[in-house]
Amino acid sequence: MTQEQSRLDDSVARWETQLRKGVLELVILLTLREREKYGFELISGIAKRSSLELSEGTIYPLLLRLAKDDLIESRLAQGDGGAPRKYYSVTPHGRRMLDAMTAGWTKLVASVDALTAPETDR
Amino acid sequence: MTQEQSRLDDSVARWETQLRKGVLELVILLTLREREKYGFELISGIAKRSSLELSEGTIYPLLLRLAKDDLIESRLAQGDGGAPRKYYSVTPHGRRMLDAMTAGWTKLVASVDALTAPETDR
DNA sequence: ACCAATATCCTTGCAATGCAAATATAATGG
DNA sequence: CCATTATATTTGCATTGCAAGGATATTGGT
Repeated sequence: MTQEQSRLDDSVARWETQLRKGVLELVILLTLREREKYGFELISGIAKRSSLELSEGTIYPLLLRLAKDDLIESRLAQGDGGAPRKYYSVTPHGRRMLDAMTAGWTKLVASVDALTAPETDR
Repeated sequence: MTQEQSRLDDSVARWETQLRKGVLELVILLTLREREKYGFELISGIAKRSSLELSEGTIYPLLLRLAKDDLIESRLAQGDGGAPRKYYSVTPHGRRMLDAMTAGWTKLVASVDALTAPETDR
């Protein structure tokens, strides 16, 4: 039983990894929307405000990609102890993208909701 | 402007493709939950009940994978004209997985909701 | 008998993402 | 000077969605 259970847990974990694809970009833009933040601040802030746990290996490639696509931009600044921080903020283009992504997300949530409800007769 | 707009649209389309990853497995299991259905019926039924448009190239590999993982099973039956239909239904293991996936989905939606709300002071 | 149309299903290959693991850089304190 | 802490980067793999093309079975027209 324990083994079956752990196999199920592994499957769910793999699936949840897939489920996050795309969502994380939206999450980053949402989180940067109000004010600039640096990488570690993003990780801890998102963990505190939601049940999402991002790791560095996840967030830094993501931030680089968002910057390359001109959705966010960065500036370097000294922190207190440790390597200099890189503060990221949303560009105007990023805000337009954020609006489109929010719409797409809302539509997807509505679709799953509709399919969760009992099927109507035919 | 038109060119900028179409570039944005392309980006959004690519992103929405990523956003669907994982969700489609949940959608299939949800749709098969009440009664067995065959591939084409799934595509048209999902399109009718939601705003999701799946294509054959999307759904068949997915169905094969779900069957290989023992989340669904299939039986062959004749339809009226055309190739024989393959009816898919959810296995007991698939129902357990569906429960876990529904929980994971709900948690994700709640997380995005929480990050959409204005940031509270610190 | 043949061919076209229709309904259904399958396969291959590519582009994109999340993430573990390892590495790099800078400041501080002992 | 070394260890620790805080922060950022890179590499490579597993997995997915999907376009494109093809395969299979039945029916109807000629």
